[in-house]
Amino acid sequence: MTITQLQYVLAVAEYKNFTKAAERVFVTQPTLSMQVQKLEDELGVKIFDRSKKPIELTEVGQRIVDQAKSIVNESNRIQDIVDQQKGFIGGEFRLGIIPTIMPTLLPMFLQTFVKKYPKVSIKIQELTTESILDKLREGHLDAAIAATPLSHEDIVEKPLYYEPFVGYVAPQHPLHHLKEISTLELVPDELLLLEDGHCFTDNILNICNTSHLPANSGFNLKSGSFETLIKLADEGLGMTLLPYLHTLDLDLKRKNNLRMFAKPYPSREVSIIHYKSELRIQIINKLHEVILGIIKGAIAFNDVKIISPVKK
Amino acid sequence: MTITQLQYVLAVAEYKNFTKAAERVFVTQPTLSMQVQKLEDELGVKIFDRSKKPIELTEVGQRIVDQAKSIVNESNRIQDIVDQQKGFIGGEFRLGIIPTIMPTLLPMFLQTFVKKYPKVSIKIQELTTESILDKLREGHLDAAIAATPLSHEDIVEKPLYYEPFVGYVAPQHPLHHLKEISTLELVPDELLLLEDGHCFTDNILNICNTSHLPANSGFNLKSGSFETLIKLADEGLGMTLLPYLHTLDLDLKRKNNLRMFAKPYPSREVSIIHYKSELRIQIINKLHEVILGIIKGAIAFNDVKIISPVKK
DNA sequence: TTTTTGCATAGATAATATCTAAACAAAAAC
DNA sequence: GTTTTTGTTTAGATATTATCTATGCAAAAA
Repeated sequence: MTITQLQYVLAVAEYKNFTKAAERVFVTQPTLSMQVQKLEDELGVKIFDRSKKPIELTEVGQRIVDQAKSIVNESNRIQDIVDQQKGFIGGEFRLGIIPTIMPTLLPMFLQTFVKKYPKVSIKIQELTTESILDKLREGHLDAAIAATPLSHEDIVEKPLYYEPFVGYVAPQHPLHHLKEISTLELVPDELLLLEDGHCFTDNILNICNTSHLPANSGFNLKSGSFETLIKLADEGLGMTLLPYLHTLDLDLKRKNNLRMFAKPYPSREVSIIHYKSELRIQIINKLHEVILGIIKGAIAFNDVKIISPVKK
Repeated sequence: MTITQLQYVLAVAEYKNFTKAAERVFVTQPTLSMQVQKLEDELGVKIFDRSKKPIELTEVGQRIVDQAKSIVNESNRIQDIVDQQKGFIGGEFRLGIIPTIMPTLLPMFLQTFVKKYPKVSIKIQELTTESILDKLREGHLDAAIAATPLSHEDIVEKPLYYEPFVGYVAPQHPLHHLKEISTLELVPDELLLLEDGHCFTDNILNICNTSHLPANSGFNLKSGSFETLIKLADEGLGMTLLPYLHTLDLDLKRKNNLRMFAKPYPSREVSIIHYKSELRIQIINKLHEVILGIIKGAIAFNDVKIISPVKK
């Protein structure tokens, strides 16, 4: 049994297709086929049920794949150990960011980071929280930035900052005349929220002290971008909530529709998260450091009271 | 990087000697030498400092070895998974037992076990608790039977039974006239105990409510066998404590020197223990089952009140 | 010094991972 | 109901590499 064979098995398990898996691991399909067979022969069990289309894992196959993931993961950490010893911070680093954080946070730290660690080739993907979790577990991402807490026991969360929500209330809305809104005044069913999977939704719902999902009333809409939400609010379809950083580039007219919340400000926790295996942990830590530093700067520049960086 | 290379590294790390390590892994010394070098080249670091005699691990080397242990361990579990699937209970199984449990417990279950699982080739070693822990961690033992609790976080303990202690008090001893002894009457410094590493010692000391080791008074002796302790007690050098099962084969004259303790009986917990990785867990569970069954039988045969089997 | 111990190197050999080409099986398309 | 397509296995050739024996070499022990 070799680590290579296990990697081949993982590739097939993932793509459910020998040909595609072979491409992924940069060998020809017969090579991959033979190595998988060899491992199956050695163990004396079939890992894949090739009679099904697409290929399925057998019962043992699934357990072997789970174990193989662990082995391959642990193997990769050897290189990490060496890199750490050498003080080498480099290589490809895959970072996921949820859409509602991407446009505001990324421009703040990206340049600083690539300048400071030029050997790191950072690949950024905009992904929903759900697919971020999948990809972290599958090893397709090294880390991600998302709204937390997610409370997944295999995912480690390292908070970066707390970003308050600001209410966006169009003139025709009953709450428009208020100077400050209390969280208690919010009616979940009448809020315009982002679509599922952006995690922002769950976060708002927590604020409203509802553990249930909002009922499917005519007013409850879910959109993919804040721009849409704002326009819907302008049309009088309800109020919405915006993360503070997003309110900075609104035009003057719309800024008049913003309403702060009464203390304590409802806010979302934004964290850098990674799989518990701590693969590439040096780079993750450096990224954490850089972002924390940037956030501290951003506060001084904007409004000290709004974004609270995490104390170290 | 291959699993084989990691195994070679582990062998060298253990023996601190390429030649001996080569024997252990059944290859010639040059083969092992080259593979270790190859891995070092691939990683770009030296794992071993060959200038020292005997060879030493470098700083990274130590970390790599730790990681390699984890990888090799996880790799071995693949075969376990397959065996479990096939319902195959077999192969070499290495069990350690501490000296004070060996002579009484082993004859009770060994025959039943080998009869029930003929494909398991069980290799039993009498070892001190300390070396059992080392060997479980090093992977040189699959499981062991010892007095617990040991409270090592990487070792899992599965209790088998509770065996009470009986006092052995020679006629010239002040406590000889008592019918029952209270634990409070014991003076740790005047007890005759087994030598260190048999774990029995720690167990008795716990009973006496002393967390400190006994002072080195003239009376404090430590022996390796109960036979010696009994003879020393006969000579009037103090009293000793015997596990219940050991008192069964004493001659009549000596049985008169036995004194039960007042309730609650001081007792030792005897457990089957294994490394947290759960390697060969099927066989461990079967062994656990067999011993539990035997113990239940033994109670009926002897004295129901004395040995309490663990409730399932 | 001489001997011993112990790892590294060199060249030969056996094992094996990978490749290309072809066969084969089962869906999908016509 | 063929034909085409898709996708896997098998076969034979080739390149890689793990291992072996024999030897060299350095440091410690005698």
